[in-house]
Amino acid sequence: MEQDDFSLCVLDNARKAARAVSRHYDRLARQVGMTAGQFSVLVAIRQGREESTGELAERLSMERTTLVRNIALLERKGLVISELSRNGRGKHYLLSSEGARLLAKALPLWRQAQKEVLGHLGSNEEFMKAIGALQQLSKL
Amino acid sequence: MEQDDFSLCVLDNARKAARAVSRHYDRLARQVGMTAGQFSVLVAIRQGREESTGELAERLSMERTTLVRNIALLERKGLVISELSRNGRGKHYLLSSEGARLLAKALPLWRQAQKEVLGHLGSNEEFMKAIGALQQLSKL
DNA sequence: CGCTCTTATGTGTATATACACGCCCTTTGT
DNA sequence: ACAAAGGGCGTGTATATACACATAAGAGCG
Repeated sequence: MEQDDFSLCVLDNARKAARAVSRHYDRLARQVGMTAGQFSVLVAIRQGREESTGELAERLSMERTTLVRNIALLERKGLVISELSRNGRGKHYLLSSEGARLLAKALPLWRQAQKEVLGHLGSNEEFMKAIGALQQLSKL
Repeated sequence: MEQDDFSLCVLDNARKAARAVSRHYDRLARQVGMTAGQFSVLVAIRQGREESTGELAERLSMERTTLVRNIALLERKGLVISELSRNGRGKHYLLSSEGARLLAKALPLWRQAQKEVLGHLGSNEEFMKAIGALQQLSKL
């Protein structure tokens, strides 16, 4: 009966995994002048219509104020446009044409990164097991 | 044959999981005035003897320069002491008595956090599956 | 109408992360 | 011995993350 086996520390393992995965995707995202996290936000904005900042943050499981700054950066780069919602409450976001163009350019790199992770994990089954585990942990 | 299913994006899922897990452990670590990441580094320093910064970073799967700043912070807080290695090459680190005391105070909180994650995942089997997946991804 | 309550957004501050770069000291080749 | 090479360390800069707090504006009520 092990006590305090830090190799089983969920924090350590989750952060190590996120660092490794982020470096992996970042290497490719850099080729089109963005970070992997920025790619994620652009994808989320393209998918969702008329979402407030809070709703978008919820969907990304991200702290709202973190998202505010990430999007502010994307606006400064001219990739995202914000609009006040008609009912006066809140803002929502959409891609600029430049943003859409850059996202299209990044998509093949994303597919490559996904494929490389799949190769690393060995099989589709392992891949899905990993995704499932990450999704469970995200709901903590 | 799905193309571009972003719910299967490893980056998104890994980062979401790390954010959720970090928030979980951070809430407890704050009770003793540290962050969860600082706890990890303290544990690593306590375990390893005579490790250079680079070796420690390697073991933590962390960028060396990231670790440099994390440890500098811990030194300013008086929790860690650095020493030049005798052979002139490199430094190594050890806990101050204050650091050891604080780490001891944090350990029960860590055990609680681990137990809560186990509860969330439902079973020991699920827990080990998640750890295994994270460790695989860390080796990317 | 004005007061309060709720909801939504943004800022201050601290920490974490990593790439590019520079510095210093040791080792090695001649 | 000295110059070149390499390893190890820290800094400059940019981004990411989140808690505490501040701000603003619609909604409901007397």
